[in-house]
Amino acid sequence: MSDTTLKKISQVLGISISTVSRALKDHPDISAATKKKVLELADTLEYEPNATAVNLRTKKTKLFGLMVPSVTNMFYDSFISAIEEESRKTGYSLLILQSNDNPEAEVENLKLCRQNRVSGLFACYSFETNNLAAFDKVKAADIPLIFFDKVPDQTDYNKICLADKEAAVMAAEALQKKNKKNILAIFGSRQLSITKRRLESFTASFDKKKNAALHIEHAHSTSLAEDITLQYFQKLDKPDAVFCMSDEILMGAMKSLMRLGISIPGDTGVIALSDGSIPKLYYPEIAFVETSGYNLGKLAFKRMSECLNGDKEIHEDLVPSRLVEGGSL
Amino acid sequence: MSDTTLKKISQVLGISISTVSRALKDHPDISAATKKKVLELADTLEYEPNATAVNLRTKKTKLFGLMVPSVTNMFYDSFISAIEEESRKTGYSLLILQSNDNPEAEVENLKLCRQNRVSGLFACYSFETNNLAAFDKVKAADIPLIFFDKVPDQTDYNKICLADKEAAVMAAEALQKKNKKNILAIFGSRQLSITKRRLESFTASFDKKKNAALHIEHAHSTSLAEDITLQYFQKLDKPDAVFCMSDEILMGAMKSLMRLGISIPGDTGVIALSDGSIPKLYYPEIAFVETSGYNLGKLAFKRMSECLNGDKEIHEDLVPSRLVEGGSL
DNA sequence: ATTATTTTCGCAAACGTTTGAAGCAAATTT
DNA sequence: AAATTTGCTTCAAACGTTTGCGAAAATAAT
Repeated sequence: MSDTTLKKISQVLGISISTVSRALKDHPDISAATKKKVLELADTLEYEPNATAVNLRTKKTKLFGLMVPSVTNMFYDSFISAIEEESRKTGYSLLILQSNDNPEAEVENLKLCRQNRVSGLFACYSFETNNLAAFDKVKAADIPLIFFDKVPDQTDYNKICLADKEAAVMAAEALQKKNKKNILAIFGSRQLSITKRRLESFTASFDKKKNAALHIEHAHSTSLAEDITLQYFQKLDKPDAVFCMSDEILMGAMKSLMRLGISIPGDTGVIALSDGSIPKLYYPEIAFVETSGYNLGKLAFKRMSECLNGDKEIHEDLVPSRLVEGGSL
Repeated sequence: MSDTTLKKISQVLGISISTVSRALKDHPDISAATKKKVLELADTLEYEPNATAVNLRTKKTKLFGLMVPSVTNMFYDSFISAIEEESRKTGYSLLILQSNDNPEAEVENLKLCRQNRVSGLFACYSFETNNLAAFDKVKAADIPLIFFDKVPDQTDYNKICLADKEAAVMAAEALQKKNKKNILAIFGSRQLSITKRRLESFTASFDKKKNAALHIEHAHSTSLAEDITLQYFQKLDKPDAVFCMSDEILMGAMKSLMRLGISIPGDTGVIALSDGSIPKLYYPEIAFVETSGYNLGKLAFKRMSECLNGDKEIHEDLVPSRLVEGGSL
């Protein structure tokens, strides 16, 4: 039974509850003899401290909230994975919440976080929401809030982002180094700030003198990326390289390339921004600039720890990228 | 501030705590007038009930534990996603735990579940653990336990599994219908019961008279599946079909097929057991027998609800499969 | 006007911990 | 021998709710 409480132990042993409590946490006040007795009984009775009682008494919970748009997304998975690892190390548990890019679910989730008195919250900024009020409520409740990946523009929030600009530049440079002249570049939804950043620095870093043709397209879904790619490679003047801003886009593009029997890197080169799991599915493996959800998670957690230690400053941190060659360029 | 409590509201309004509590939950004892007052003040003070206090008092938590080997796995993701959706609908939250196939992390996680007094636990049986003692502890604590996907052999646990046998048979029949005669069939780790079930019914359902050659192989990882496939397709007598027991295996097999330029379905057919996300990456899309983590999750949650409603019976439920044609056979 | 009934509310205990302060022996110092 | 210290233990309050029960006030029935 898990209905073993301090009280029960104390009654069996004929000592007070407080003594039991202190004995269990190895308090110096308690004699070795009683400590031993208590520990042993607690063991045989399979005592487990009641977390809710502890939380209530100490006004702290060893609990983090973590809200993602969707859990069925490799990027967020690896983020979650990183947070979970670190959380467990430090004795915290994770409350996972999905917003499904749905504003109502989002405020519902945030309410849950407040009710559960989470010690901190990692959240993604669902772009359908231009309503930060619900987030401000958690801030007002003194819950450290860290936005990751998709973050609001406002400056008064902690943010951990991928080094989008840097990554886009690395991809652009890799393409130029290979002397690509006719590039299909597929980006995500226009309204995402992440798209804007990547798009800007990508285009900007092309050397005008080398006048490569850049075909900029936007796809908000895998299948749209597939269509776009199909279209471009059915033309006579086929691109000699494809740049994909994300895994979702890469998946679509690759499907069309496979369909048309385009050989990589013979007929065309491919490079993507990705965390790597998708690029490694293909042969040759697709070159990618790593945008690691895992590293993002590690950094976010680090920032959270600092916040928990009383750091009230507002930071915006970036996770560095690196180019992973894959034989596709 | 989230430090608004019933007490505070009661003081401001000059009424008792219990009245406030009852007013907030629309108790018939309370007059409409005071209800209105209370509701309004609670609103402006942004009152949120303290979940830990509620839990302590009611001895219930609106919290489920969910332990998976790893969160970076599309199958488990869709499972998690399903559970999360249903949980939120019913006002529950989700504690996510990763075991990483590590027995120590597993017992640690189970302890966390007990300490947090979760109302129920969904768990995967990490095959490295032949130690069910930790699970028995949560059962002893009267926490409904539902194993999913990988489950122990013992009969005294609730289990929700994929209809492995059925699925394997469907795949075998699909292969025979296409008259495949030289089949490479790659299965997962031998020690997994899931492998045993799939392997048995797969082989058994082949019609002996048609004497198709079956090459049974085992791969516990993607890269091993890749190697095996490479090996078989470098022979003169190439298989005319590949069967992959899981997504991990499919990914490896496909990589080698791409590498060798084997055309699908021209040179060889491919079929897999999968939840579908991976097969849809390729062109043509790979035929698969659906083993949906999402449906598994929905069913597991249904079972959990029953348990919570006092159903003490032990069930073993199966999620039905269906064949999804994909142009790869 | 008295009793009975309903409506509305408050008291107080309980859930299982933690923790400052106080109690009380025995041991040590003056 | 009195005073102080030390070592161990207990008391009691508090965290924020929920809830059975009783009480007062308002309404209805006699």
